[in-house]
Amino acid sequence: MTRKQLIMDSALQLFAEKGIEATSVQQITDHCGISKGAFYLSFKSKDELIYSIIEHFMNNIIREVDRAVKEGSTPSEKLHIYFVHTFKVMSQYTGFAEILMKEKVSAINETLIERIQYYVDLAKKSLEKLLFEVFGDQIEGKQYDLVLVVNGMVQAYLQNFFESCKPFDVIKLADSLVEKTTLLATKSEIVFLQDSSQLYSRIKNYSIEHIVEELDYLQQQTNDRLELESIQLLKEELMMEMPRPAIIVGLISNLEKNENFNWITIYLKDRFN
Amino acid sequence: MTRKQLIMDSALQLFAEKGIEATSVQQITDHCGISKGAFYLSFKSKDELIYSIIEHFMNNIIREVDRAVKEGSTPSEKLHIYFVHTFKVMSQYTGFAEILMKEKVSAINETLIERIQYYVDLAKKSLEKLLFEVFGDQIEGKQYDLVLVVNGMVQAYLQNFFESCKPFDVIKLADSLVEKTTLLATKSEIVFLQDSSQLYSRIKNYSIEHIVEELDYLQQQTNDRLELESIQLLKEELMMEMPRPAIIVGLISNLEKNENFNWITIYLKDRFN
DNA sequence: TATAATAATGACTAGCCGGTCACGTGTCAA
DNA sequence: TTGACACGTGACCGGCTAGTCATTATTATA
Repeated sequence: MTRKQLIMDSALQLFAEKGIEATSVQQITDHCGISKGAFYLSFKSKDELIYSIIEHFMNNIIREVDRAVKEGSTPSEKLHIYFVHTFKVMSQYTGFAEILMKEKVSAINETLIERIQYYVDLAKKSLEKLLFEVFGDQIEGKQYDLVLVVNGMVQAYLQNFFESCKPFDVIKLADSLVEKTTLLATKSEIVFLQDSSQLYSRIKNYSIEHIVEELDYLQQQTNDRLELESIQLLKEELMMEMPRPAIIVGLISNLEKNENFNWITIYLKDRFN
Repeated sequence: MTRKQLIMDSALQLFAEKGIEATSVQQITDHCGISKGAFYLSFKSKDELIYSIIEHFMNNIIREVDRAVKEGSTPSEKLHIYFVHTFKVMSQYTGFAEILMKEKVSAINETLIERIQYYVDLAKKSLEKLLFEVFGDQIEGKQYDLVLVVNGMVQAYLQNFFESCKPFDVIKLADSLVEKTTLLATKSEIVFLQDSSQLYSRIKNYSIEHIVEELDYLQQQTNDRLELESIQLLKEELMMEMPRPAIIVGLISNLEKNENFNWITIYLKDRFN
């Protein structure tokens, strides 16, 4: 295990126990038996550590649920898998999930919150797509309401899970959620959220300039030649008047192996696909 | 306005903006133009301030929704009122609601979290009672699931509200939630939460000794003769082998005017009624 | 083995925090 | 006018923090 991973592991554990703000860098370094100086050889600041943890786990969570869902053969099986794996992944990453539940927004740095929010929005997007696969056009117009409500139910059960700390019959919970979702999708008629902008607060706000800036930053994080070239070409393509989706999506696939790039690959894929 | 209220007002504002942990006592006193010393004439510590804010608003929120619901004539009207007033009260106490949403659990003192959790459980109890009024015995067995899910939906809409910061058509939202709740209450069959202890994490844990201790503490907070006597008698009654509910409920009504006593009056009323 | 290069250390800085307390300041009754 | 008293102040304390950097330890190279 690299020192970076070691630190992230220890930090995650302590953050989950006592909260991010309340855990000092000294405590983290004591916990993994290195010096304070060594910490700052791996991370520029405490914020960068938090940022890395968020990136790492958010990426994995979304990825793993997505991958599992893809393996379902029928749409309704996919919905079931979605619920099962959401809970499985969350209980696999207990430490991080606890931070997400407990810490929520608040104290921590504003840009970190934005990043979390952004991932939450991405997850909602995935759910929206899935719900259309399962229920088709009958949910047209009420999809935003549905996403919000289903997400809310999942959140509620997750919170309950982390408070009770007891083993969970995930299959039964998924059965129950599939039934509830189906009821709401097929029988409800009064819609509250009409507009996608009401549901997705952050996802649309990234300008091309912002993305290019982000790519500039990411370019400094890698030494891989293929990746460096891909980022360069991606920037050039994005700044053209009519970026060609095929090229963008193609270049993105060159970056998917490196998890540092994940959020931006997910974002660009969604935007140009 | 008393100095105490002045401080609580300023603090609430700053807490909502920047988070509880991130707001220093100095900033609070600067904001309301008093000295740091004066702060500690009103509150023993920063924690006591936070505690007071939680007590004050939690009490008011539960009370106001309860009062509004009682004025509904039919059960289904009551459900509608419940949703409407939950959102109205929350947007009336924007500052506090934001703290509740953002801060959630974490960083702050453990006993404060417990107290919030406790109020949340009380609110769930109220909702459970209401759902039985509306849907009768057909929800027997699935009431815990229902409470969790309905609560989750409300939470989700609240969060959405505080993120978007746009005006809300509360009536329409309530219509939508009544429909959704009705669907789930009447049509769902697969139940996940079977047991009340799975839903209410904290509410059952208060021993008589704990309550008597709390009353001892509260006794020092008042000078009113009726209140002092009532607390004394309440303590004696509670320590008897078979406390008589009628006497307890009667004594409680003597304490309801003073908001300091609220959480314990709500608790005892629920327990002995 | 000697030297250069790299990795790791922990004492240290500057700054913020909650909380205290000796010291004004203003207001009464004597 | 004097003294007693309560109210209010802000400099100060001890303790904590994130982050730095001169020093030391370790490894690689010649």
